[in-house]
Amino acid sequence: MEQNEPFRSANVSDTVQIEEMTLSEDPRPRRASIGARRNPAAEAAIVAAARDLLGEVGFAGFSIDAVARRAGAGKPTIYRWWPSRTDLLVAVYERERAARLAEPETGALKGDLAAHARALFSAWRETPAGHALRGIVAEAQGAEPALVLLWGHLLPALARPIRAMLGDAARRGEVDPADTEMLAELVSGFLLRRLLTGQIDDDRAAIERMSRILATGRGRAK
Amino acid sequence: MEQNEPFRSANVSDTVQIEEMTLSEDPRPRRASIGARRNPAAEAAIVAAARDLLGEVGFAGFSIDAVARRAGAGKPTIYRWWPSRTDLLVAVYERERAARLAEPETGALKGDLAAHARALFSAWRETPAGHALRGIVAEAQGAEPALVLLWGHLLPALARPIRAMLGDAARRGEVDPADTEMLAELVSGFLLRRLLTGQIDDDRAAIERMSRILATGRGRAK
Amino acid sequence: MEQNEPFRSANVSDTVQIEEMTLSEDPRPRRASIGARRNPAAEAAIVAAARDLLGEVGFAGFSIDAVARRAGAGKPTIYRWWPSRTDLLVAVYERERAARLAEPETGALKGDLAAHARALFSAWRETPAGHALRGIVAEAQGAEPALVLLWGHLLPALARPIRAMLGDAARRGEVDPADTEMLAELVSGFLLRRLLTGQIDDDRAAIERMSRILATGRGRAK
Amino acid sequence: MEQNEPFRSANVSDTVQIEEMTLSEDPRPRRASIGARRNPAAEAAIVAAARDLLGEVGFAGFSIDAVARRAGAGKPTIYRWWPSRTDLLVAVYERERAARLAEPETGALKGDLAAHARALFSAWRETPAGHALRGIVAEAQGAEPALVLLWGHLLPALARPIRAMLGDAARRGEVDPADTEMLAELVSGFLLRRLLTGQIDDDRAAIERMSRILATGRGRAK
DNA sequence: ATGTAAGCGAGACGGTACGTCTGGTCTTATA
DNA sequence: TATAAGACCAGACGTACCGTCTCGCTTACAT
Repeated sequence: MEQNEPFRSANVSDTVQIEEMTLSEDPRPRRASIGARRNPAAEAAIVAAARDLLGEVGFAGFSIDAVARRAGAGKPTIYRWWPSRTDLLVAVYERERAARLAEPETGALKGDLAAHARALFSAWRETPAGHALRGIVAEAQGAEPALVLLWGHLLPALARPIRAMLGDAARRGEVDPADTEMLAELVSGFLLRRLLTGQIDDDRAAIERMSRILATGRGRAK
Repeated sequence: MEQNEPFRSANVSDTVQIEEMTLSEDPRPRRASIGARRNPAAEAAIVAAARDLLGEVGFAGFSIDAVARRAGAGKPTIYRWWPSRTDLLVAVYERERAARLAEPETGALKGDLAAHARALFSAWRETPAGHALRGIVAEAQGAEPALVLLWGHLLPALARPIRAMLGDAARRGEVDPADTEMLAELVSGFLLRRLLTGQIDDDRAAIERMSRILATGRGRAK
Repeated sequence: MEQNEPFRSANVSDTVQIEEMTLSEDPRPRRASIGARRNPAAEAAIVAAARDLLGEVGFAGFSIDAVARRAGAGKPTIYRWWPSRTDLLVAVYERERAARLAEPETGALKGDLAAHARALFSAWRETPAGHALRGIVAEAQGAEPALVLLWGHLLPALARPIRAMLGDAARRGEVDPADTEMLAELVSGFLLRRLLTGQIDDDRAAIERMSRILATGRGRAK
Repeated sequence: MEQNEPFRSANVSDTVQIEEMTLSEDPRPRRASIGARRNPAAEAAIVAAARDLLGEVGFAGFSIDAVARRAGAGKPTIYRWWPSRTDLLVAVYERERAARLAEPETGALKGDLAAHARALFSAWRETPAGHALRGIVAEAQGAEPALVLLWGHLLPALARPIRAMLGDAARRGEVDPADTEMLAELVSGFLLRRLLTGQIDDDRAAIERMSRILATGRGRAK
C-alpha cells in the first residue's frame, strides 16, 4: 500500500492504522496450491461456502464475491473451475441431490408420484438444493447458457425418476405409453411451479390430488 | 428466447403519442412537470422504454438506468412510481396483456384449453409480455416482495381464465368440481414451465396432448 | 395519484394505503397566498426555517429541499425571492447581524479592535450567522455570483466598522491614513481565517496580540 | 477565478507517461490491474484527471464521476484510495505544491514576505493548486473531517515557510519572538482571504504594503 | 536435481447498476 | 398574481458485484 507514493499525504480517515497493527498473527491458514493440479480442499471449501451461503441468505445475497470471502478463496480460483455463477449453483445442487431418495416402488403409479413429490419437497425445504435450483431458474431468464443448462440438463434430470415411474406404470398397463412424456412434463411443471412460488410445504392434500388426477385419470363428474 | 420477431409495435391508441409528437421538432424535449400531479407523458414514455428494452435485449440488460436513459427520464421519477424493478416489469406485463384474447368458447374443455394455451404462447412470443413475466419470476427467486406479488397476484390472474373454463366444464358435467383447482394449477404449471425454458413455439402436438390428458382424462392403456 | 392509469396494478409496496387514510385532517394550516403581493408570513417562515436548520446541522445538510420541507413552503416560492441558495444564506446572515454590537468607542484603536473581534466571535458562536457566512464562503468557491456577492458586498460590510475605527484612529494620529485599507484587510483576514477553521472560541490572548500588533505597531525586538 | 491561462501542463517527469504510451495504439487501453497492489498508472491517471478538471472548470464541476470518466477509471478505484472528494483535492494540491518555490533569503523580513506571497499567488494562478485549496476550504465548511485536515495539516503546512522566515527575522532581532506566531497567522490570513475571494493577481502594491506593515511595524503617523 | 508449469490466495482494475439526494424549473389549483 | 404542492430532468453520491488481470507463492512433474 505504500509503494511509489511520494506525495500520498495524511488521509482524512487514517486513524485506522493502529488497529491494523494488532493483526499480526493470521487466523486463516492460507490454503496454498498443491502443485499443478486442482486442490480438492479448495474445491470443497468453495462449494461448502456456496452451500452455506445459500442456506443462510438464499439466492439473494449469493454472489461470487461473498463465496470467495467466505471460502477464503481467490475469485479466479472460482472462475477457473466454475466459469459462471450458474455453474457454481449447479455444483451445489448436484452435491445436495446426491443424498438421494430411494425410489419408492409402491407398485402403483399414484403412490409412487405422491411419495416422490413429498420426498422432493422435503429435500428442497431442508437443504439448500431448493435455493440452488431457484437461483438457476432465475439466471436462466437472463442468460442463454443457463437456459440451455436448465432445460437440456437439469430439468431432464429432474424428470428422469418420474419418467421411470411412468415407464413402469406403462409396462403394468396403468398408462398409455404415448402419454408418459407429457405426464412427466405435467408432474415436473407442478413441482417447479410450487418451488418457484415457495409453496413446498408438506401439502399432502394437494400432492394426493395431483397424483390421483395424473395417475388414475379423472373420469367424468358423476 | 429465440423469437427474434421484434414484437408488435406501438398501438394506435397508445398514450405515447403525445411524447412522440413533441419529439418531432426537438430531439430532447425535456418533458417538464405538468404541475403537482403525475405526468402521463412521462409514465407512458417510461413504460414504453421498458417495453422496448425488454423486446430488444430481454430481461438481461433490463436495468432502471437503461430505461431512464432511453425514456429521457430521471431515475427518481421512475422510482417514485415504480419503487422496484419488479413493479416496472409488472406494469409492462399488464399493459401488454390488455390486448387480450377473446375467450374461445368452443363448447368443450379440451378445445378451450388448447386454444387458450396457443393464444398465450403466441402473445408471449410476439410481445415483451413473455420477457416481462420471465423477469418477474427471476426477481421473485431473490426478493420476497416480488414473490408475494407473483403468487398472490400474477399467477392467480394467469390462472383465472383457465379456472373459468374449468368452471364451465364442471357445470356441463365434463369435470368433477373438486378437481378444478388442481387442474388449473396443472395447466398453469405447464404454461409456466414452457415459458421459463423458452419453449413457447407453436408446438400443437404437445398442446393437444396436454389438453386431452387434462380435459378428458387419460383412460387406462388399451 | 390515480388519474389516467387504467393498468396500474397492485404495487409491491402497496401496504401503505391503510395508514395514508388516517391522514384525513391536515395538521399544517397551509399558509395560502394573500393576493398579488409577497406574503410576509411565508418569507418569515422560510428565513426562520433556514436559520434553524443552519443552527441545528450547520451548512452540511442545508438544502433548499430541507428548508422548504421545514417551512412548509414550496420550492418555487423560495426561488422566487432568493434565486439561489447563497441568497438565502445571505438573508439569514443579515437578519442575524441586525442584532448588532454597539460600537465600542474606547478611544483607543487597540481596545476597539479587540472589543470588536470578541463581539463578532461571540455572535458567530451564538447565532447561526457564523454558519451562514461559512456557507456563503463555501459556495463562493464554486459559483461566480456567490463570489461577487462575497467580496463585493459581504466582506466590505464586514470590514466597514473596522475601517471606521481605523479612520477614527487616523484622525487621532494613531495610524497613517495610507495604511488603513490594508490594516482593515489584515483584520478581516484574521477574523475570516478563524471563522473558516472553526476557531472562534473566546481566545483573549490571541485577540489581544492581534490588536496590539496591528494597532500600535510592533517595534523591534528589545 | 479569472485566470484562464490553462496552467502548466504535465511535467516531463510525470508518472502519467506510462499510460500515455499505451494510448498510442489503443484509444482506450483499459488499464488493468497489475496484481494485488496499487497500480501507479491508475493513481497517476486519476490525479492527473482531477488536476486537469480543476484547471478547466474549477471546483464547480469537480465531481468524482467526472474524474472517473476523464481518467478512464472506475469510481470504486477512486474511492478505494481517496475515500472522499477532499482527499483527492488534497492529493492534487500536494502534487502541485511539489514544484516548490526556492526560499527567497533576501536577508530582510519584508522582502522575504513579499517574495513569498508573490510566488504563492503566482503558483495559485498558474496551477490548479489554488482551485484545489479553495475546494478544500469549501468542503471544510460542511464536513468535519475536511475541517480537521484543513487546520491540522494544510494550513500549518502553508504557514511553515512563513514561520521559518519569521524565526530567522527574530534571530536577526527584527522581530520579537513572542510575536512570530501571530504574525504568521496574520500573513496566512492575508493569503487565504485573497485566495478565497479570487484576488490573487500580482498586486505588487498591496503585497508591498502588507509586508511593510507586518515586517517593519508601522510607526505612528507622522 | 532442477526447471517449468499450473494451481493458489489476494486484491486491484474498469465497468455497470443500484437506490437516494439535491438542484433548479415547471405547472396546476387555490386564494 | 402569489402561494403550497409536488412532479419533472439531470446528474452526483457512495456501494456492491461483475469478470479479468497480475502478482508472489507453493508444489508436482518432466526433464
